[in-house]
Amino acid sequence: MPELPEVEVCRRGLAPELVGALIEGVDIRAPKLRHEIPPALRELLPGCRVLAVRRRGKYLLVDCRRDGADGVEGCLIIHLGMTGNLRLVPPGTPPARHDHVDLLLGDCLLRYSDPRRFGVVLWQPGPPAVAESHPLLASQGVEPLSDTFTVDWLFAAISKRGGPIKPVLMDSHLVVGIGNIYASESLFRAGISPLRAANRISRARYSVLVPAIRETLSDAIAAGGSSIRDYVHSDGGSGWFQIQAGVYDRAGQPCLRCGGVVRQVRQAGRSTFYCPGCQH
DNA sequence: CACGACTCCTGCTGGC
DNA sequence: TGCCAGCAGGAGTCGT
Repeated sequence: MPELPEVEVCRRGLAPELVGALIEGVDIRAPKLRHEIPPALRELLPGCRVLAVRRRGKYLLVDCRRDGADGVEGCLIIHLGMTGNLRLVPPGTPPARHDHVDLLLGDCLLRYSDPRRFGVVLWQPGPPAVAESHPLLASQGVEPLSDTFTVDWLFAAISKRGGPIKPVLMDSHLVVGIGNIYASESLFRAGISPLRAANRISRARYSVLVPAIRETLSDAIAAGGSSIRDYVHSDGGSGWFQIQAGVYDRAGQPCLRCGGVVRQVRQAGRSTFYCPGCQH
């Protein structure tokens, strides 16, 4: 389940292989994921070179340009949804059931696979700066690993939020990249109950939460970073790397910090895990 | 505006 | 052993 760290690791793994590469062909085998995959990609992408591989929230942005009279310029917007992944495989590797899109890069194939098809593959024409004006990206919130994500900012932004803190942290229009797993883990690290109303948490406690979020995400990136090469080049295996979860998916098991029992509740339709002993 | 419910989809798990 | 209900979840959209 890709959250910000997984997408960032994916980006770091792909960038060295993709930047400068010439796109020779495109194979689209699924008509739609969450949205229709633009059929025009078949004409637009061949002949383009990859200029950069960026990340905005959980979206990957692949800037492309084809020089010449018909100069094509645009950005491939990719979201991995719940179960998506991007891998580099040898050309000619037969596609499996959920391998929906291939980009032929000459000496390798960039393959997008997504069993549940919650992902996104879209195209935003124009120079790289324009990509972020795409409706899906324009409404994205603050990057939690950027300098903008400060205690003051979060404390102010959250002042109107009377609901429980955990779903608020997962609101990508506020802060991007914090999904269900890292929301639970960050709150555990900070010792804050996921049930507590966001605007009933003191500034002092946000000064603990902000670095807890940063560290949770950074640690996960570091954990994944050690296996980037294997990940990007692997053509098998299910998965995303794991962080050592303190509470996530540990309902009924002893809390690693206090020995209490980890509890599971539902918030906004999602499972939340926390330790009632450590988190208040 | 804030917030929860619903929705998309498929694969895995657990209960009988 | 097999079947099926239920769950998993990112995030847009809609209704309250």
